[in-house]
Amino acid sequence: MAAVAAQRQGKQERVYSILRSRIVEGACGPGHRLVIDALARELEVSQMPVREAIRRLEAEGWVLYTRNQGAQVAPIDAVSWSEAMTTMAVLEGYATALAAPHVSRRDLDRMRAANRAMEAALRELDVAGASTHNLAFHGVIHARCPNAHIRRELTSIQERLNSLRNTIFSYIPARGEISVHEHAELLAMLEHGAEAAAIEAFAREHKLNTVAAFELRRAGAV
Amino acid sequence: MAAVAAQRQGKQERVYSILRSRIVEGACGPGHRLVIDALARELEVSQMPVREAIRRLEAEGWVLYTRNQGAQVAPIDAVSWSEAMTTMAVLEGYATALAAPHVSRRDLDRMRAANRAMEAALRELDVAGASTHNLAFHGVIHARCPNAHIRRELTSIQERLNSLRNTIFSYIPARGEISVHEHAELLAMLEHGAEAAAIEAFAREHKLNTVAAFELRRAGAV
DNA sequence: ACGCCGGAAATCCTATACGATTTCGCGCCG
DNA sequence: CGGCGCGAAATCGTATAGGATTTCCGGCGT
Repeated sequence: MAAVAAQRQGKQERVYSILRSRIVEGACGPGHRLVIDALARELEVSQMPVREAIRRLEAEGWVLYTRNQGAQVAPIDAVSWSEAMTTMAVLEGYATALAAPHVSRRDLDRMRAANRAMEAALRELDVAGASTHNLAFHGVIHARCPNAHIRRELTSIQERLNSLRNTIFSYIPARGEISVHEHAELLAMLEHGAEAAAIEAFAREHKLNTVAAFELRRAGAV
Repeated sequence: MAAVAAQRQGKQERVYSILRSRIVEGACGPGHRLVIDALARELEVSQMPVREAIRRLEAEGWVLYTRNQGAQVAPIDAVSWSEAMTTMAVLEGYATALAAPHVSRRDLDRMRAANRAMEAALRELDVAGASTHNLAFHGVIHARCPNAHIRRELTSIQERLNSLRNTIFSYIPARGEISVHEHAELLAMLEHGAEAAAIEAFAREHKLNTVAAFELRRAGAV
């Protein structure tokens, strides 16, 4: 839990972290109402820090807010997940192409390690671990993207998606192994200095494939 | 001024609208401090609505906030403009390709009208008008993008860029005419049902060209 | 039995007050 | 004359209180 971190940072920060982690970790499901008074009593602060924390969560899309009615945890349905993931595919594709020239040999090593770790986790059916290593793999590239604005957008979308990543990954188990192979291929492209357009197309497809697999599985499940 | 609109919407909304329009219209330049007490007295409300309005502006990136120090209008330098514009190019390219099949004949008419109006405005050296019609042109496409997440991202970035659009347009005057031609070409592609990839590439380049022109001009001006 | 209405409870919104933190200027010392 | 420390002013952060709005439930009429 990262909820303990905020101490010399004001109550509002503390409340924000707590509520955020609760939402991300799924402690309170979609539609759950966030009542200011109740939270204030529970967290032993006044209503205002809670209020501001909730407004921040609203601005970042974690909760829906209605005037004179309060906030409730934003429902993340399958459609909005696909849409966010698609957006990410487009941006990450471009970001990967931009980052390619700035990826060092050390970076490649880190990515290879992450990919191996992901493969190992998959063999042990450790979905959460695999997901973490997957994030680490792409995180290396993100960090090398020279466009700060895209970096921010990527992390923002990523955080929102994270609240469901374990669910998704276990929903389409076969996708994990394919991802590992695609990662390897991407590594090769980066190492051999492939064309930017090719890198972008591949990185984009890599993520779009996940979306497609998810939607296929979902259509079948209905 | 859209500042009058908020009446039965709570003071906090009203304050938010006022401050936002001030920033967007450049009434208070970058670095300008937003002092809560002063604004509260000026707008005849207590400090709390002002406080929340400022936090909202912070979450949306309009102001920078430092704890125990207050907020100041976020400076929008040339680099961050280019970065945001580049992000927009990537997203809008994809959005245009996605929207293509959903663009009706009436939509095409609207776009043609907007492009003609833009051309006319340019002939009269009406930079602001040309910029507005340019927005209208792309707005038609945005509205037809089936991915709601991308639509939100686009409008969000667009709003941020708008605070400088007049400045930029007058900074690279020759770009306007070229834009009109590119718009016409894009219209042709949409009308003849060009491939998605081609549409995306062209729409992206259309915006990236603007970035390139701006950076070229800037490099020359230094 | 069903729908409408009024009041009470819950919750949110705003105002005011006070404590905490930072910043700036003044005086002091080297 | 310049650097340093201290104190006051400015500003922010949090708490508490009361007014406003919404929601919910029980009673009444049809």
